[in-house]
Amino acid sequence: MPELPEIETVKRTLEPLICGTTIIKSQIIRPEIVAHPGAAEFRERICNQRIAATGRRGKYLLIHLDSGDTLIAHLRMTGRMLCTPPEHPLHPHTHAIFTLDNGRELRFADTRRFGRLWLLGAGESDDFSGIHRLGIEPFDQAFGAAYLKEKLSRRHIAIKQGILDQSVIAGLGNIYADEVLFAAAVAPFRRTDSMTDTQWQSVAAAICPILNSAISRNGTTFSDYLDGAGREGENMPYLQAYKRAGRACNRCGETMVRTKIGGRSTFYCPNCQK
DNA sequence: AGATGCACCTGTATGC
DNA sequence: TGCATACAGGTGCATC
Repeated sequence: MPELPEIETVKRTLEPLICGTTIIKSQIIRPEIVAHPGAAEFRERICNQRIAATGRRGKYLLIHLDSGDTLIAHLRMTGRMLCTPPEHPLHPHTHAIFTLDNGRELRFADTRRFGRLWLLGAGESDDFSGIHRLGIEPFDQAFGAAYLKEKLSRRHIAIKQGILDQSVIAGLGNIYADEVLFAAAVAPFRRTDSMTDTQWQSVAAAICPILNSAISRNGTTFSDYLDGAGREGENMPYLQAYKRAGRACNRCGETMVRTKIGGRSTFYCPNCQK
């Protein structure tokens, strides 16, 4: 599922449902989805903690607790974190349930079981979740064409792989990488060491508008993704590149093409993306 | 060091 | 119908 716009939507939709509540019971149904600390310690330590705020870093969802502990979640491909009334039917791959003192449940479900949870203590250094390796947030003021060029222009990789590299820029995934390169009119296989300054400008300038318009539509759902309240995203019909192979390019009319870059399905216009 | 490919899982779609 | 294969929003690790 979830790239930056989807996690941001989960963060925003969970916020009013869980902030200020206390976790009065926690069940870990599948211990292996807890990456740190051990599942038993995780379950015990999170109990009786009050939820202070929700946050996001790259594609990581953060739930800050009053004690200074942070519940970190990564939903990977098919994960969901949602707050529901307890009578709501259980997703068949529900791996953790946190009962809140407002009568609702915060549930983590993930069909493919790639998703992970971490509980980080106040002041504990995080060398394991992957957050420490993340690059800049796209909405950071320091992000721009100069940053991207500096980080990528000496590497010999396709630009699509460059903007998918979470240690360069945090939050883009397979859908929005294709959308960004379509908007920038840059071919996804263009090598980062052959990009012009104009192309660096176009790519950098496309990123925030693409992410913001997806956020404004609550993200993109094509199969599994739901927000924190269990609603689908509405951005799918607005995609210009992803999944559009065989259809006319919305800019020039040429037939859109699908290929593979770095093992990932990639959609682009062979005429107007250079 | 940097680039590439595969492993981790389950579910769905497609073709024979 | 049954079976084999390919593919899916992500990341980490082994290997060259």
